[in-house]
Amino acid sequence: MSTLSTKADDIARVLEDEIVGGVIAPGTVLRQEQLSERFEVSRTPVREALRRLAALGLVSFEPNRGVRVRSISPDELREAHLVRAELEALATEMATPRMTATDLAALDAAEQRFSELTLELREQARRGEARDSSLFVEWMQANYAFHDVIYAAAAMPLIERLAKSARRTFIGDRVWSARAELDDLYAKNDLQHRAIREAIAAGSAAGARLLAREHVLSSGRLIEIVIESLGSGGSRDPGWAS
Amino acid sequence: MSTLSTKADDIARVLEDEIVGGVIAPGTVLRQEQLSERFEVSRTPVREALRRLAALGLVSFEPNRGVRVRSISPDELREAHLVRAELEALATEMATPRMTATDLAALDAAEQRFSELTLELREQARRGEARDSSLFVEWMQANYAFHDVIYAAAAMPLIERLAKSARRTFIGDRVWSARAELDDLYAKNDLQHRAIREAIAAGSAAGARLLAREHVLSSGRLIEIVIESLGSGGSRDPGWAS
DNA sequence: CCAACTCCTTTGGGATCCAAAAATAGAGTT
DNA sequence: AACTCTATTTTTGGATCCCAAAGGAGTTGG
Repeated sequence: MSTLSTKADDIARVLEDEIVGGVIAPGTVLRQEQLSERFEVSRTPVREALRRLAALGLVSFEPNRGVRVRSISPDELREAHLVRAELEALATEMATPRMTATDLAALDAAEQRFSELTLELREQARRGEARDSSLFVEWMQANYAFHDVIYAAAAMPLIERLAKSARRTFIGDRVWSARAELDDLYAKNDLQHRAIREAIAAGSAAGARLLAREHVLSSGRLIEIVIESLGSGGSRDPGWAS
Repeated sequence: MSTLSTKADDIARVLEDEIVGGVIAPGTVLRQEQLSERFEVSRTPVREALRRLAALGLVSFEPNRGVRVRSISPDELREAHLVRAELEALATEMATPRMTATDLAALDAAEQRFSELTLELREQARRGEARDSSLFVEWMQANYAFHDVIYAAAAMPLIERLAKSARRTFIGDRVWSARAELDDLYAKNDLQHRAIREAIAAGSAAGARLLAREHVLSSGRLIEIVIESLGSGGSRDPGWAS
């Protein structure tokens, strides 16, 4: 076959994306036969892929009962943000003295795009429109893109791996209400990105570090609030079992 | 079979321990058939176990060529310590206000044991004896035990998982020279534990945090020096490939 | 309403088998 | 002897078939 990857790896990557991206909702049970049918392979590589996902913590194995997509409890979410705040702070600190002009330009572009999307999102919220989750996803990805530039410059693969694995969309098929009350939070997020960018440009590693930390923490609070306001909106899924 | 675990999981755990503990040297190629023979199972669960190890980063899959135990490059080692320093700092900060009297007693006991082993180690170095790697392993484990108390009190499972997965012994079958030049570094390590313990007892979260950070960083430097002095001592293994 | 006893689905795992890719050995050539 | 090119052996990735046992779900009897 292809010498670059095994089927198990391919399948794992696809499923990983789908889980992280919220295409597969938390709580879903993944049937081996079903997956092997979908990917047109036998159960063998499917199970290997599932093992991988389990090791990454995306899915939980319940012996003799199957695997189910893990959902994140509020506590886990909070902890994940605390961790990411520290890691991001470190990465940003290390990245600052290493940023080339090209890196800075890339950071700028990412910031620009994020800014635009933020504006759009706020606009939408102001108009009272809800449930355009695709815009939110785009916004989220633009956010990731900004941080990815920093990770790349930091040249710390371990941090990059950890931070990226912490990215979960928590969306599923839920409604992403672009509520007006969150307006200033969205705005704040954008401003923080700008501040980080400027601190990096100014060569202040310590400043960038602090800003990055605060940014992740406050964006964590934003997510928490959104989730919370979502929870009261009612969802028929079992919540965060296991 | 047992409803609590699958064979793949059992195998993965055993191998994980052996790799982390240095029983299986970095660079070793793991043959599927050989493993299935050893664990008296077929190749199927073995491969699932290997997938898990790969996802944990302990082993690298090279398609059609097999899996080999990853070895850590100096860069990776450095990064791992930087990361662990931040995580440990956070965990210690969070743990401080949550420490019960029981926790503190446990911390004390662990510190005590660590202190004794440190003394022994220094004694041995002073007498010029080398190559007692088992003592070093014990010392290392006592060190882990100390930190484990803190993790437990912090109640942050994610951090605990990450930090524990960063524990690699780098020993293999190499000689752990208890060199006299390292004497003050060993001593420093012990003193730092004591300082952390006291900061926690005093309820100073910020102080404990700083101390924990410094401790991990300086112990990282210790490891680096040991590794370095080991490298010049000559080792016939391929080094840190991949 | 609850317990026991079916039946069905799905999983964990073994056994065989095969194609393809690596590694290895063996030429044969210069 | 050094170098290529081919043939043979390992070993992996994967398919297929198989089976025991665990968990449910439904059914019946109390």
